[in-house]
Amino acid sequence: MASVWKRLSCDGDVLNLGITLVCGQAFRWKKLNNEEWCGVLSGKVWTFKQSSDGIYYKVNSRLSEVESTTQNESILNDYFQLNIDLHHLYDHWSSRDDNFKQVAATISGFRLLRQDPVENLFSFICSSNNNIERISSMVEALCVKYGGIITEVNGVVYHDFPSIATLAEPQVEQELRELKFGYRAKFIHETAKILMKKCNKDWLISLREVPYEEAHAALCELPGVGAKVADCVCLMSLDKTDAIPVDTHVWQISCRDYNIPDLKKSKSLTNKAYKAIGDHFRQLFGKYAGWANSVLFSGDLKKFQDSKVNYIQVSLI
DNA sequence: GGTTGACCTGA
DNA sequence: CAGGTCAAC
Repeated sequence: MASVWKRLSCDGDVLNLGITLVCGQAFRWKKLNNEEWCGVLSGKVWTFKQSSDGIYYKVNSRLSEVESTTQNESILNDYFQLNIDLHHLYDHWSSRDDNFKQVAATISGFRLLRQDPVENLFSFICSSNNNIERISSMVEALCVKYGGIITEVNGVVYHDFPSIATLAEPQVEQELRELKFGYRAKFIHETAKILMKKCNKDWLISLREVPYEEAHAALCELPGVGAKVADCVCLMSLDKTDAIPVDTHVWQISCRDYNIPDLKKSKSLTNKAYKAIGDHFRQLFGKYAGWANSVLFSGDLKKFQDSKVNYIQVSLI
């Protein structure tokens, strides 16, 4: 479909695309140039551009599909969770924590995306003991191998994320081994098979309606899903805004910068330490603690160091 | 219960 | 080692 730029009015400090799309919560957004990002959402190909007067977007869909601006804006409002008042939350978190206040000054407009639980879950099964660059290429490989074609934009073919049913097919584990997924090949295949038994993706979606602890425990039953991955899924696609994923990085910074009882005693990230960190930040930041924590730690992500340096350099000139 | 090492791969 | 998970002490 031919597409034109449409404007979604919101300021940069309400939604900062550069930080939000590239911080490691979702792995399929590609930066086209300094201002534009492109990727797949809700079965369509979207191109975004950040401007001083809002976000501009273009949509490319399957040939048969008819575009509705109302519907597209609804998709974006849901995905970017624009109904959530970020200013109010930043103010609240800043009032609770001086360290947050400092970090927040360099990271405005960061939002959690409301992702599709299927893509979110399988992407983070890939994340264990892995780096963001390879996670991204593995997710891309899953889509190209098993996802349906959406359309072609500027010579690039875009695919949907594969269905659970496709990932549950018998040959998948071996094929993923051949695609260099390593031990994650088995986790993906086994988890897909279990989800098929649990009424496909409806079971995952239904976890949006249950309390955090229950959703977290249910996810941890899946192969390849431990406390950290389960918290990522809870936070990023199941509406658990106070879920705190604790990776090695969060653990180290927590030990260094925050005085959390019992934490300094353990030499490694034990279950006890894991829970102590989550509980500490939940008590500190409240209902949206998962969001606050993401702001706090995405700023230190290696991927961001470059853009931060650039920012400083630009301001010096 | 907490600790330890293996597990795939690639930079 | 990299944004972990699992199983065996």
